Parts: sequence; C-alpha cells; structure tokens
Amino acid sequence: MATPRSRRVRERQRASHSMEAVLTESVALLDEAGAPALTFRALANRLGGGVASIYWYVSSKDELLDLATDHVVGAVLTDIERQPASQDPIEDLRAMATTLFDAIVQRPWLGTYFMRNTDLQTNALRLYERIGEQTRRLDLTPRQRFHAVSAIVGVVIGSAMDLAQEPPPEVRDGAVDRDEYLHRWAQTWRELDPVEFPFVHEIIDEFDGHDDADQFRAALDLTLAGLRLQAGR
Amino acid sequence: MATPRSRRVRERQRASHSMEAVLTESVALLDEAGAPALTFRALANRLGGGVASIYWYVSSKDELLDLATDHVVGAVLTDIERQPASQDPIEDLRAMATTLFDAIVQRPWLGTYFMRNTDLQTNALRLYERIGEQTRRLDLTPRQRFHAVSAIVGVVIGSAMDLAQEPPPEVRDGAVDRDEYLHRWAQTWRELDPVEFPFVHEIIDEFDGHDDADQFRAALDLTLAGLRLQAGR
DNA sequence: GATAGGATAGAACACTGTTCGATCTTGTGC
DNA sequence: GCACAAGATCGAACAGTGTTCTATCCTATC
Repeated sequence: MATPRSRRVRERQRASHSMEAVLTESVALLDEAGAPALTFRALANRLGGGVASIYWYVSSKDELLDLATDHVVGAVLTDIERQPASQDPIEDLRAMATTLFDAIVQRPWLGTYFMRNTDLQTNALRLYERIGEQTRRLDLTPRQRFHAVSAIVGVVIGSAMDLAQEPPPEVRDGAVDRDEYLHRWAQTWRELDPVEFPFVHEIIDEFDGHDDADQFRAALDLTLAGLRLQAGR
Repeated sequence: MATPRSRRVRERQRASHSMEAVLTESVALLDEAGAPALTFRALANRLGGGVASIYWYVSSKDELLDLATDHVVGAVLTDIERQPASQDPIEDLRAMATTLFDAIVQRPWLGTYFMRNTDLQTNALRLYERIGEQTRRLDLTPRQRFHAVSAIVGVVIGSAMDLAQEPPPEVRDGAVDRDEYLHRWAQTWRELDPVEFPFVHEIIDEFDGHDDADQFRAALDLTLAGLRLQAGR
C-alpha cells in the first residue's frame, strides 16, 4: 500500500551553502562547459538550493565571475610564488608568464575575465605585483617597468584570446579532434587564390597542426628579447 | 469630432531593408552604447521593421556580430592598403598595427570580435595577409613569419582588451572623465601596504593619468625590437 | 491574372539575470 | 523557557534576451 500523496509531507530540506561552495561549483561549471554553462539556475541545482540564495553571497553575475576567476588565480599565484628566483629576472618573467598561460590553456574562460577588476580580484593584483617585482631587478625607469608588465600580461591575454573562442560543439564533444579541426580550416585556406594570398599559402603548413603553446612562446620570446635589449642585458 | 478608433485603419507600412542597412545600423548601435546595446529588438526598431525580418539576412546573432565586425574592418583594411610601403618592413608593420589599434580605440567592441571567424570575416583574413606580406620581406622562416604575425596581432588584441572593459556608467555618461576615473583607482592602490606591494607603489604615478596608446606603443616596440633582432636587421 | 518565391512581420517559446516577500534557522539576552 | 533580531534560504514573478513558427505581403514572370 503506497503512502497517499497527500500525506507524504513535502520534506523540503534546506540547503546550506558557503562562499567556498559557491565559488567551487561555479568553477566546476565553467570548467565543464565554459562560460555559457554558468547560470544561476544551474549553479543553484548543483548547490541543491534556490536561485535567489546565491544573491546572498554575491550581488551580481559579474561579481560572481570576478570572484570565481580570482578563486583560481589564487592557485596560480601560489604556483608562481613557489618558483625559485633565478639569476636572470627575464627568465623568471618567462616562467611566470608561462605558468599563467598554462592555467588559461586548461581553463580558457579565465582569459576573458582575468584582471577585469583588481578591486575584487585581489589575487590578480598580487600576481601583477609579483611580475612587476621582477622588472625592478632590471635597469629600467618606472615607466618602462609599467609598460613591460603591461606588455607581458598583454601577450598572455592576446594569445589566450585565441583559445577562449570556443570551438564548435563537435570538437568539444571529442567527435572531431583538434587536429582534424585545424586541418579543415587549413583546407578552406588552401582554396584561396595563391596570387591574392601568398602569405597565407606560405604559412598554411605551419598553421595546420600548430601548437598554441608554441605560438605563445614565440610571441613571449619576442617581447622578452625586446625587453632584454631595453634593459641592456 | 474625433475619428472613432475602430474606423481608423491601422496603416501598417512595411519596412524594406538590405544587408547594408542591417550592418550599418548594427554598427551604429554598437558605437553608441557598446555590445549590450545591439539587440534584435533595438535593431528592428532602428530599421523600422519586425524582429524576425533580420533573420532573413543573418542566421544568428553571432553571425550578425561577425558581419558587423568585418564591415568596419573593411574600412580599416582600405586605410592600411593606402599606406605607402617604406624601405623598412618593420616600420610598415608598426604602421599597420597602429592603424588597427586606433580603430579599436574608437570602437572598443571591435577587439572582442575581431578575427573570431575568418570564414565570415573575409576582410580580417585580408588584413592578416597584408600584415604577413610585410614579414615576407624579412629574413625569416615561414614558421617565424607565422609566429611574428600572431605576436603582432596578439599585442593589438591584448592591449585592446583593456579598452573593451566598459568603464562604469558614470564615465560613459561623461559625468566623470577618464582622468578622474583613473585617479580614483590610483587612490585605492595607494592605500595598499607599500611593503607588500612595492612595485604597485613604484608605478602608481605612471598608471595615474596614463595613455592607453602609449601603453600599446611600448608593447608593440618590444615585440618589434625582438623581431628585428630575429631577422638580423 | 494566376503563381511562385523573395521579403516582412506578430506572436509565442525557452531561457536569462534580478527582485520581492515570505519563510525558515540560529544565536543572544532575559 | 521564550521572545526577538539577525542570518540565511527559497519560490514565484518580472523584464529582457535570442530564436522559431506561421501567416502574410510584395513583385516579378509566365
């Protein structure tokens, strides 16, 4: 005999959250399916609670994004602070930038929100400070140091922007792997008129199957080479 | 005696669009109030037609954004193609990057969508080609050329990303000018512990009242210096 | 003048961030 | 033990979004 539905008391159990849980689940959603997956409904489901509850911890979605970003930037920061200082500050800068880039490769959504608001993103500010401190070991004016840090962060962000562009769903699902995806692009470029697009045809084999990390490293190398020149080392 | 409402025939006049009009009005909306202002409703109002009509020209908002972006990139491209070639390909690269950056300064939303999809953004691809052709005048391997163009575009995008971050509404309205806005930020940084944030304190005067164009130029200089070194010129 | 297809449009749908007001829960002072 | 305030949670509703469906108009062409 089944319990009459009318008797079965709707035992609503309340969910008990915490800032930590909110941020952790937000990051999980972002990791699993990118920025569009992080909705207040989806997040509330994960937390086993109501939508409006989230607003007790966070005043808007922008703030949620900033805090979630800073949450993971915190881990990057400790990684960077663990790296032992070498003799060469420029090598240290390279290591820092590479660590940051690697983090963005693993979480492409990071690039879009990183450093958007240093007021909420305190870890990002600390990261900025750590990078800047390396430039203090170089013979530069304050203005040159300021520009150097901007340039380095810019290279990371600029390279990361390519990654943030979510590939079409068939790639995300793994139905088509990245190499195949690049190959298809390369094919459409091959069909271009070689007279009108000589450069594209020259680099098409480099593009086909290229590694984003190589691309980033090359861009960073150019900037750091310029910086080394400027600092006279 | 007023005309009875029932008699007054609703003289609905149909709107007649065109791809050109759709893109022009889209750009106008983007220019006036940034990306969030471009909605199908607002656009339909401007065109004096219905919402669904826009879908005859464009299959999604992403496509609309791509086409609108490419529409203005076309103007940038003709600007760049007008620039006479100098003796020094690196100076030509600098001029091209600067022209592109200036365009993004005037239209911050450009940075977010530029080069997102070279299939729809054919002008962006042409621009990529023009930049690449300058690298062919340098003594580099195809791979180095490929990376050089990525690096230069990356510097532009990376610097432009700072601009894309829409300032708070009080700045947009002109109630608070940019200098005042920067100054407030600088103030919050000044309150940081100087022992914990020595670098921030060192560059705080540079940040206060800084010019984004200077920042970009400095970053570009570093990359181009590195490139010059690589090409042995 | 009928007919096909280019072009337009209103209404509805599913989804979003956000707000409101009511509710439950917990701790403190008496 | 109890009242009361503050902390925390939640359902329902609201305004806004991109998108789709279906019906309509317009205009060439046979």
